[in-house]
Amino acid sequence: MLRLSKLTDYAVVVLVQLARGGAVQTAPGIACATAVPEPTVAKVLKILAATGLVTSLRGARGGYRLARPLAALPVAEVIAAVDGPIALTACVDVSPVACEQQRSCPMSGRWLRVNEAIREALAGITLADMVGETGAEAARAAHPARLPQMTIEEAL
Amino acid sequence: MLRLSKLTDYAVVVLVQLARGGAVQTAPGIACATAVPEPTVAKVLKILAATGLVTSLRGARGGYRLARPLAALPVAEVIAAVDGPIALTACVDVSPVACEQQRSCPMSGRWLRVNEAIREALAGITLADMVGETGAEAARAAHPARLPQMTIEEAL
DNA sequence: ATATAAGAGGACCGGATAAGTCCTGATACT
DNA sequence: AGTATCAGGACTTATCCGGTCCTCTTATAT
Ligand code: SF4
Ligand code: SF4
Repeated sequence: MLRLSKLTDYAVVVLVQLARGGAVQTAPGIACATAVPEPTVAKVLKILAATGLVTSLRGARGGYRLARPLAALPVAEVIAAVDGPIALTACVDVSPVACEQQRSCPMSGRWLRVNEAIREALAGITLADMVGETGAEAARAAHPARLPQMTIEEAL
Repeated sequence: MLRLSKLTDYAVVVLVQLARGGAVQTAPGIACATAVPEPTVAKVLKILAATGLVTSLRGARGGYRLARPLAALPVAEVIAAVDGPIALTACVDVSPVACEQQRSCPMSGRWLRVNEAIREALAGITLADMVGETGAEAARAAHPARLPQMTIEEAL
């Protein structure tokens, strides 16, 4: 259903909790603050740390800290960090495994534009936009072309 | 990876083939024209017919025909037809199955904006935009705000 | 120095979901 | 009548994701 993975969803929740808690927080702490199972939180944090979205402090009194403020963290990056690069179809992906029909497919490469459109939409919304009301204007400012001309919203 | 299902991908391929072939075409015919396995093509066509994107003619000399020109067929509709409504997270979906953390989740409902952004991006691109060069301008016209301000394209 | 608290980095299993195949009917042309 | 074609499922298989756990390293505190 064009749904993003639960891990990604959790990643956002964790990041926001990390922001509102401030300072350094441990994985179990975040888990109990967000109602997300602790092992899963740990997993998410490790992924985020590996891609540099959060910084980790090891040892006693350790934990995690945001590497960047939420306002400088577009959703696209979180998704890319957890789920891998955004690639709607196989022929858009950079990975070696290409699509079977690559040859003799009239659509090969045609998805690029759609992919970019989504990537840009996702790059224009930061986590800060998602949490507060202040984000409403920010999102609108990033997309001034949100004119109600296309009314194909009944898309089932 | 925020990838759409293969069936959806095939659906687009089939629809385009249906357009360029013109007139009425049978499932096996489309299959051999697109290098997509025939049973799969049949399945896709049935789904598309059920949602009204193509019209079917039964009996001998029957087949499928486009219900609408490609120019009036946004990608969003194809995706919605095959994969179901676009719902990035569980709490955006209209289905009864809600997310576990719905309560006590600070993000509940916050995905709506992101979801809409994607839906609109997808609604603004028609299949006609994807196939021809003529589509390039059409897509650009639909999104005049594609200014290169956000340079977070290194999203892995 | 030792004990302890925390993350790093995998390996692992089970369940969900999608992909692909096939079968049995209904329908309309010839 | 006969045949070509779609309709609508049921079914099987493959793949991927979610979730759990184990062991090792690192750093603080006593
Ligand atoms: S080559 Fe064609 S069938 Fe393969 S992923 Fe690209 S668009 Fe889809
Ligand atoms: S944002 Fe929160 S409520 Fe919505 S699906 Fe994710 S965890 Fe569930």
